[in-house]
Amino acid sequence: MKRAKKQVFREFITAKGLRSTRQRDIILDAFLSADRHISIEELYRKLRAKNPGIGYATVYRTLKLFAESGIARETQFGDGQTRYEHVTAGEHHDHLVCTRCGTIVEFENETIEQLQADVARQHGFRIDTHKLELYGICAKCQR
Amino acid sequence: MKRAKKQVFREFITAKGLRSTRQRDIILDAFLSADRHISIEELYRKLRAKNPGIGYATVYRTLKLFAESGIARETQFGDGQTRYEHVTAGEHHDHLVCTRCGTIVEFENETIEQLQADVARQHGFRIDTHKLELYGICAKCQR
DNA sequence: CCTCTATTGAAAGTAATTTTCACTGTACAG
DNA sequence: CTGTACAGTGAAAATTACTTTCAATAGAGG
Ligand SMILES: [Mn+2]
Ligand SMILES: [Mn+2]
Ligand SMILES: [Zn+2]
Ligand SMILES: [Zn+2]
Repeated sequence: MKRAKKQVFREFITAKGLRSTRQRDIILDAFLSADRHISIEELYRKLRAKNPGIGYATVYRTLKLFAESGIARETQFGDGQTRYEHVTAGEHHDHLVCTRCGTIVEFENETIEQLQADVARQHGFRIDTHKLELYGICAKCQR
Repeated sequence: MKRAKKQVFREFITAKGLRSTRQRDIILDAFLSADRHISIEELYRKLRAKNPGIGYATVYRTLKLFAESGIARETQFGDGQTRYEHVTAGEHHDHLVCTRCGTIVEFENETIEQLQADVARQHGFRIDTHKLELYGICAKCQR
């Protein structure tokens, strides 16, 4: 899975005429072994522990590349920071977000997806993406 | 409807021990007669035409109060600017957003709402709010 | 090796929003 | 009606998250 994503990114790099660099390898490793919804700040701190030399701007730039290559997706959960999550080709999911502890749970619901498509059709829209997030308090925080 | 919202805001102001000011009245009038999904920048420009004295910070502060009082809702449609939309008590809707021309269409779908509640229940979440936005190209822009 | 450029880190720049602060104005007590 | 306390205001500075600039560096192919 990690291997597959590394492969996808490598091919993306090549196809685009970009270069494989030490920094990109390090950031990719850190990203793939990090939480599924990580902020740049968090990833940066994680990286710096082992690799002091790496610049903030490089992390920003590299995560954009991950998104472009299809191995990551940018998300905004309303806390002011962009998060990047792991994406596996052909998969899609939405999110439950705990506004107390920040826990993010992923879910898939084909019926909802279908109804969204219906709504779009009724209004003549051609949908490219959508965002469905349910915000509340998770089971643990309710206790 | 406008009258009702003005009343709601007036009561909110009183209940909170805040003060009714010329600026708040002007901003409220402008907001209520503006587009249903207006950015602060847009509202500010609209205001300034008739009321030069009003400060940027006051518009920001006042719109937050509108949201707190329940007559407005903050929304983020991914264009980098916060928009405030009119809210009528007891009503809820979601959005279709045209990524080409910026058109925003509102819709309600009780079945989707129900399924969302089911998903939350399955995961033990107590949901406070949710966000469902469908992004794509509107009928007009497709032509 | 060499050369052509893509890439990098640090610092400066942006854009949206928030905070600070000295002054002003509202509302209620007297 | 005042007088006052303190909420509210505008302008400017600050903050935050992110992006761009730029001089130096380093992949990749020849
Ligand atoms: Mn996810
Ligand atoms: Mn709306
Ligand atoms: Zn929680
Ligand atoms: Zn359109």
